[in-house]
Amino acid sequence: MAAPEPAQAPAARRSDHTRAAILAAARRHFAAYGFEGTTIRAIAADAGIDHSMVMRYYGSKARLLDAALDIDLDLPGLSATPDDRRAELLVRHFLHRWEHNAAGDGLLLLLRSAVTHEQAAQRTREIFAAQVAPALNTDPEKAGLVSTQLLGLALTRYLLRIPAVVAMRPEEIVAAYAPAIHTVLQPPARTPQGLPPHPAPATTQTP
Amino acid sequence: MAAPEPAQAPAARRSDHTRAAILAAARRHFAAYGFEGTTIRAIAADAGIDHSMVMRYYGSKARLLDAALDIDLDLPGLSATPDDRRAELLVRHFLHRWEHNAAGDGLLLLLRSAVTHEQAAQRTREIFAAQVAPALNTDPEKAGLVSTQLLGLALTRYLLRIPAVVAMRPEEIVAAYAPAIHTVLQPPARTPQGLPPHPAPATTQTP
DNA sequence: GTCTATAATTCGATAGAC
DNA sequence: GTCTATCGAATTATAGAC
Repeated sequence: MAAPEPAQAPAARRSDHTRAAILAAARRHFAAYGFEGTTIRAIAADAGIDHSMVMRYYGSKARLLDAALDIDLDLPGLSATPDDRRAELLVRHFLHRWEHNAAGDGLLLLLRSAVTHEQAAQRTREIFAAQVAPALNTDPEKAGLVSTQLLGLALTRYLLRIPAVVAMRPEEIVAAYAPAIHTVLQPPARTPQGLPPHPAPATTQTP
Repeated sequence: MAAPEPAQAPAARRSDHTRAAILAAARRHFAAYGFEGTTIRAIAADAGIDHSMVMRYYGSKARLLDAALDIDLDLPGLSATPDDRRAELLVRHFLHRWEHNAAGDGLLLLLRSAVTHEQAAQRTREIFAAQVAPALNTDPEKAGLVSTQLLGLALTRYLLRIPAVVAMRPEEIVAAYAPAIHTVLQPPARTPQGLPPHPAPATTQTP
């Protein structure tokens, strides 16, 4: 985090290729198999080096995951976007990332690891708090529900591969799904039938 | 699947307790740690028996998972529900299940395992095709997107535990999220601003 | 029916030669 | 900087005693 030595900027010459190859292979394997399902040896074989090199460069499997989870969602600025186009822009942005990256995208890697690994889940929370919520510029609850819908889409289309969702073309998803995200972003209490802003006292009836 | 011997119906006397205890412990562990993160020995210890018994009763870890994945979503009948209350009923139904079961619910177990285990993913697809799609009584695409929204909610609230989603009370989620599901269930081509039913030719511009 | 003992792998991690 | 060799622990699964 502190300022690096100035004279070291152009020094990146040796073995950075190996380091990058390890990280790229690690991202592929973590994204495909999750943390527990990935082995250091498989990553090393994929990178074309010995598995002891992975330990030498990254210290441990957990630290390698930590390096692989350095994800930038690269969200587009939405402040200049009219309210009724934000949802559409969001869905198109993520679909574009995922379709052109398949299993390699950072968010899918994050998701696959986060479901069973607490360290990755913590990173997911940090990333959404630091990137999604501010970009949406709305209250936390709406940002959370929008994230819910976007992560749900990644889940069913790329991880679970539910056939009906996989079969849809990107523009079909935008047309059918963006309005739902738009609905969450709308101000609440639109109560057409008179639903109370304060929910009914405590009628948690059992179905 | 074939009819069992008739005289065997009341015969369930011995060691069925052990068998059930193993299955219950297996569900807890698979739900909490996924397939790869769960060990036969931990399940056996939880059930208070030796790990060799698990093998004796279920043959292998994969077959034990298969038994644990026998999930009934127990969806309510929606055919008698007016269109504009279906989304609300769905969200309330699943929240009720999850809130009263925490990590023990079958759908959360299914989800946690399916993300990294292909056998569980296949079961997830089967369960949604057999239970959710028919219950919604709509076209496959809408059923798929509603499943996306419901699974997304389970994901962010119970598995990833995104703070803003965790903090919401069930009735707040119903009020804020059901309208979004209702939007997906609406007939399309409502095009208020004249969005073409056929998407623009091929303008997949890069953000 | 239940448990002990063990086989056969595989993993993450370390030490050291070149 | 890279690889060989190996350790110690943990895993699934099997065989057999009681």
